[in-house]
Amino acid sequence: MEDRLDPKDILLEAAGEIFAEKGLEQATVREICGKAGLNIAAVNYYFRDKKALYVEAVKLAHCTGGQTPQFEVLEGAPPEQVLEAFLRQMMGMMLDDVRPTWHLELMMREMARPTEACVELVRSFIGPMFETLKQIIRPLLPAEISPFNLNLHAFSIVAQCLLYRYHRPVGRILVGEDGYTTLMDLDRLTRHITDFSLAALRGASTPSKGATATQSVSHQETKP
Amino acid sequence: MEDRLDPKDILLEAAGEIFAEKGLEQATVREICGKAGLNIAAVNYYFRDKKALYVEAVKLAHCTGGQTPQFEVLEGAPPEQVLEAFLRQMMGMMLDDVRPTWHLELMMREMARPTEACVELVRSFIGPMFETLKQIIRPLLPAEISPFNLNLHAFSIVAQCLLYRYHRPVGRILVGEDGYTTLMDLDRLTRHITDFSLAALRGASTPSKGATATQSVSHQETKP
DNA sequence: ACTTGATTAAAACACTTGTTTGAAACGGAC
DNA sequence: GTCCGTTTCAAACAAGTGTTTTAATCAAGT
Repeated sequence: MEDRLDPKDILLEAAGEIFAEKGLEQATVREICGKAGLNIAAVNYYFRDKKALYVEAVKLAHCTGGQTPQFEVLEGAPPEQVLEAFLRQMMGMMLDDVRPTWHLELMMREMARPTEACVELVRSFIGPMFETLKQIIRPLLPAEISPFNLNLHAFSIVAQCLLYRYHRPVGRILVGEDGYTTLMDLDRLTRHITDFSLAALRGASTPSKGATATQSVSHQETKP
Repeated sequence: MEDRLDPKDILLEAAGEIFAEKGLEQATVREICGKAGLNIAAVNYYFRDKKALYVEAVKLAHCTGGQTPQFEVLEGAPPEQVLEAFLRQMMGMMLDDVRPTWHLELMMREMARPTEACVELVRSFIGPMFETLKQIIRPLLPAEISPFNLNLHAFSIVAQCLLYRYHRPVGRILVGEDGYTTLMDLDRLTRHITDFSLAALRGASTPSKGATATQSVSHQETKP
């Protein structure tokens, strides 16, 4: 840990790591202060209490860097290429190649089981990222698409990225230890998700003709 | 709660609900026994300790019902239709229309942050479901596809379903309260995920020709 | 009615938690 | 040096945790 800093920052950094690893209620202020090399009373001196420290840590997690909305730069490139670049950056985050490890982990925790810190997190990090993605895929979809369906398509894309972060352990059990290490490759995953999503977006060009070939017969229950 | 039952079952049922709601370490044996109408010592009398009770609750969650591998029945139908039926059932689970609420919630918790109970859960519930999906989409993909890429495609499909369960609160903040209630509709979501996935699978028919139009230029960093 | 085994109940135990307290140590200003 | 505000520390507090213990209760079996 970096010494010679504001003890408030040291405490915040240690808190971020522990909170990301164990969550708000599972982390203890003793462990946090121990890691920070400070006394137990520090958390109450610099912040009000444990929860305030947590909220501040989440805020720090999504305020540092701020590398989200810099995609409008390559607007000249074809949208397929922009999408691939976006997905590569996103998957880089999912695979922990970008930030200090605990930043994203803490944000993921907050997204899965939100506290009061979540609204600000979505407003300043998730939201802009989502809007960027929508702008990227917008020209790849038919012009008459509704904002509603645009949201659905964007959801389908980010969902694929999130899977490899949230369900790593299940995936490991599912495909085996060896097959899983070869699976978690940035280039491979980026390419697959890009191809899969691009094909889906192209297929959506005909909203009422080709797609949904089986929509009226599907209400039957599947009981043997 | 159903009375006149083996107190072991009553305890297990109450434990399932509380564990699903709060997780293993956040739930207290006092609250569980309180809900079950039993004494605190019951958890140590019928089960060994809290963790053993938890493992048993997870086992109960994925053993009751067992409605997973009944999809081979309608093998006569076209695979597109089978996929839609599968996705409808899966989304029904995600939207809490099928089982008693806590069963799936507990499994989701176990998948997100696995304990020792996860291996058995994957082996007897997640695994078969995943294999079923792979068999369904198998005829929709080119014959020469590798098991590896088949896994990737199946992952991309289940990922879309899981999103609407895991990130409900984020989605709510993202698209607004009103837009979100209209979003969480079983038919609408099933139709979208089916269309999106079918289009993607069709697009994968040309594994080296049309797809991945932008793969060599994408290594540039996106720094302004 | 008495005994025996299984079940339930209340209390206590040992431990950890977040938070608070009050005094000690520090660092400049005068 | 003396003073004073800021920062650190060790100790204690009250509340809550899982677990154990010990006695009470119950339901047959004889």
